[in-house]
Amino acid sequence: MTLKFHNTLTNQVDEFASQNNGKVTIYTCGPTVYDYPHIGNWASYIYWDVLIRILMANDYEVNRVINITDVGHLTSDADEGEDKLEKGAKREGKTAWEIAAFYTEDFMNGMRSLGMIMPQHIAKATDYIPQQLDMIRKLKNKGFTYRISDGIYFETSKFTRYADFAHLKLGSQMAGARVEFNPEKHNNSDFALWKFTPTGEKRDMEWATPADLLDNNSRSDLERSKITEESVPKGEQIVMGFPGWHIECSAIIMALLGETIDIHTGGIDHIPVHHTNEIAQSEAINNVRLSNYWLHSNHLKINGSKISKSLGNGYRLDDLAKKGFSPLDYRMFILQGHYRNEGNFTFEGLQSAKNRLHNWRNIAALRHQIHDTIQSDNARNTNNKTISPYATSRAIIEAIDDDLGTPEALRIIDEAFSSISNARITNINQQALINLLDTIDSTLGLQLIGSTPDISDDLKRIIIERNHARAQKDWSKSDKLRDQLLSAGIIIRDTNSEVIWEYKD
RNA sequence: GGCGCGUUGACGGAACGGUUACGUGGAGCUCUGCAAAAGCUUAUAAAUGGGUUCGACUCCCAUACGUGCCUCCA
Repeated sequence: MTLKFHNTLTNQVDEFASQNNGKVTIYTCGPTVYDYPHIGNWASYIYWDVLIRILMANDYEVNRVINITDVGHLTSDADEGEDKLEKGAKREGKTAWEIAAFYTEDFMNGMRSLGMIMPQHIAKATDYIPQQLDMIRKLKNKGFTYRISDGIYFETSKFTRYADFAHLKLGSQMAGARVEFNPEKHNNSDFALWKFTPTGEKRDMEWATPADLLDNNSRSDLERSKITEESVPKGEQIVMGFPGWHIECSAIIMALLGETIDIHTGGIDHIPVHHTNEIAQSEAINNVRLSNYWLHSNHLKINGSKISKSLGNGYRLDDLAKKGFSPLDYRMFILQGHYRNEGNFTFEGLQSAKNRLHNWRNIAALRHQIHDTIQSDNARNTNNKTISPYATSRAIIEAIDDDLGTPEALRIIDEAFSSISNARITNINQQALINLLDTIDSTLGLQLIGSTPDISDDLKRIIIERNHARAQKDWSKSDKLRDQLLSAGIIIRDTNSEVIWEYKD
């Protein structure tokens, strides 16, 4: 059983090996908290949640960071335009801090509703301003930065591997002329590490720029300045500013996980700009690889066209809820596809996933209807051909081990469930079923056990009464009791030998 | 202009050079007190045209259509 992931670094499926035996450090680029996430955003977090779960299933101790971008993400990655947070604040008549707090909370609620495992660290960019400034200082001292009128920039031409990660062709790339050219930048691919607040403006989020970062000469004396306003020499104007988008990830990784991490995840759109820049910043300073494995999820389309916040066509979890679909229905929908394939969202597809999940829940509910004793379980184990829980659990984990093969895992589960549902209930080993459900829940996070409570004693009594009525061929009483159960949300199936209840919804 | 991806049955969606994916939905049959469920059966599946091969949905080339990145966006 080996874990394998497609690694953007090598462009192939690599066997996974962590730096420290049994431990994994992992960083996921998190949301920019200026608006509600759409379902495409959630798709990738669902896949990364499965990644965490399969690492845990392989007995790794996971140390994971998700960052919250609450400052500095401009409306354009080319370092033009407005800060998204400040823009959101204007839109809603709040401060940028209020906007960040509100949407951060919303994000966390979404994580919970989708059944995600919470990361060990949720790191807000604004909590790591000193660390970001410190990185900029290090870059400056190594000669990777320059200052122009609106900020401090990273000089990409000095990082010779810059184009390698994304296989960029920097020369021909800009031929489309869609990009605004900042004439002060040395290279088009150069990006802002620190932006200055424009003169006369007051931002909700801004910090004093340390004086030593402002001069154009590199200083080797790191101790010379502290990140306080006092560091600005008397008589000089304090220049306020804020971090560029990319530096936060490098700084947070360094602060919480170290110079080299095991796995870095994000969407494919991050490859050419954000992750390329992260690598440049971090590796320019540390001279070691930033991450050994880079996993990127493909995008989800909606009805065949791309989702874009700027186009405003993205459904949110709320929109699905209004049409009667739960977050876990959506989770099932996403797990049906592979994270590296482009998905296409339709409500038909979501309905199909919802039905599948519902059927799975009714299999899970069978565990309440089996009354095994330990002895009888042991007796059954010897000739129980209906379910081999150990083999099935193993097969599920192996499927996911292989580059997060969730569609294959679902197929295996369907096979196992279909043999369970074909079996007579007395032939199902209760503990085996529970173990299997547990494997499914722990690897796929579908909460089969949590979402399938036993029915009440009252309902059980009605079922028994109905069984008596049927035995006496009192069909009218039997049917009446069946209707009663139905109105309580319970469907009754009479098989040849037994009576099984299922959830209606 | 540069770089890339996709095209599988009603819908979603996998694997694999030679075997029924699987799920959801439709139709028919069996079973059944009725129903439900289940089982079985079923619908011209691989965009098109070439090539490689004993054999291709699976590899190669071309064409068509769609789509992504090179602004924002997972």
